[in-house]
Amino acid sequence: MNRLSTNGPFDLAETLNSGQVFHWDEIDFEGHSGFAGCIGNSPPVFIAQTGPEEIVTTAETNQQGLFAEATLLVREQTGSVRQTNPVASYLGLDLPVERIRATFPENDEFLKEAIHYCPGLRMVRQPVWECLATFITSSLKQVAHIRDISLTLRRRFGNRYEFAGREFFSYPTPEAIAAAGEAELRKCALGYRAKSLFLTARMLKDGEVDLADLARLESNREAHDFLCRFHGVGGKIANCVLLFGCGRVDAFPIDVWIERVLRKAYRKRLKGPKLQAWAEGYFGPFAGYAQQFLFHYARTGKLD
DNA sequence: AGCCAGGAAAGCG
DNA sequence: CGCTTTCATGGC
Repeated sequence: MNRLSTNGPFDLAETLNSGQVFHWDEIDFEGHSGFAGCIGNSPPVFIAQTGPEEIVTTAETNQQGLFAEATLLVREQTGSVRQTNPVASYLGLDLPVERIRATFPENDEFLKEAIHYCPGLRMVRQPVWECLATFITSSLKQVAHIRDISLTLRRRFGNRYEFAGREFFSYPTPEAIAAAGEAELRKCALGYRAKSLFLTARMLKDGEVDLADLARLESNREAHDFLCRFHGVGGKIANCVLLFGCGRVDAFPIDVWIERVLRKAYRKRLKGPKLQAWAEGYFGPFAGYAQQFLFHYARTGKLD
């Protein structure tokens, strides 16, 4: 088992259960209580928290052929592959937590409260495709149901693995989703989202669009517009993908919870693009990180 | 039973 | 353009 420092306060369980990812299973493994799941198409890994700033994982650092997706992601974002553990990259352990918090607006007592509620919350960095696909299936759904949909799609169209006496499934590739067809996807309780997921998968399978191009786009605006070309992707989901999949921590998704927070705690009556613009300006270069504290606090803590 | 859920596309005026 | 309706499904 590989021992990793988390580089600041970290809470594994809250991070994996804060609505950024929807497929990690709590299991016991080699005397540790932790989480197991797939990252991209690689075999499942196990992660457990062993201290306030320490985790252990079965994932090995920078091993050739392991976690091609995670390695590619790091290369795209940093221009080089550092000696990094794919799990550390996935969990955003390289983000400078203290420096990020220093950029948040001063005298914002509500945000301070939200951070104090769960200081170990991090932004994950998922493989872009599974992030995009999962959030396409998330529209107008509750977190628990998004989880169900993810599992159903994985079971039916993903790769099956065995680990610790259980079975795990990778997220199906665009090819697998496209091959399944819209009708089969509908049987996974997707409803009207089946069409969007199918069309998006087909565009990628046909090479009409390449998600690897996303990392090369300089501005958030360009990347945002790039994602909005997919059926079923509007402003909110595009921002989720930028934030949870592309490591663009300035992206600020506004969902019903965040809108509620901005209305109640910040007394903002603005709507749509105006509210979006205000939030991005107010919370600053790491607005997305602030958003995650607010979202988690509002959803699991006490709002109003 | 009725309402709401991490919205977006299509259809209006 | 900006506003309204429609789209499936499950949980409470």
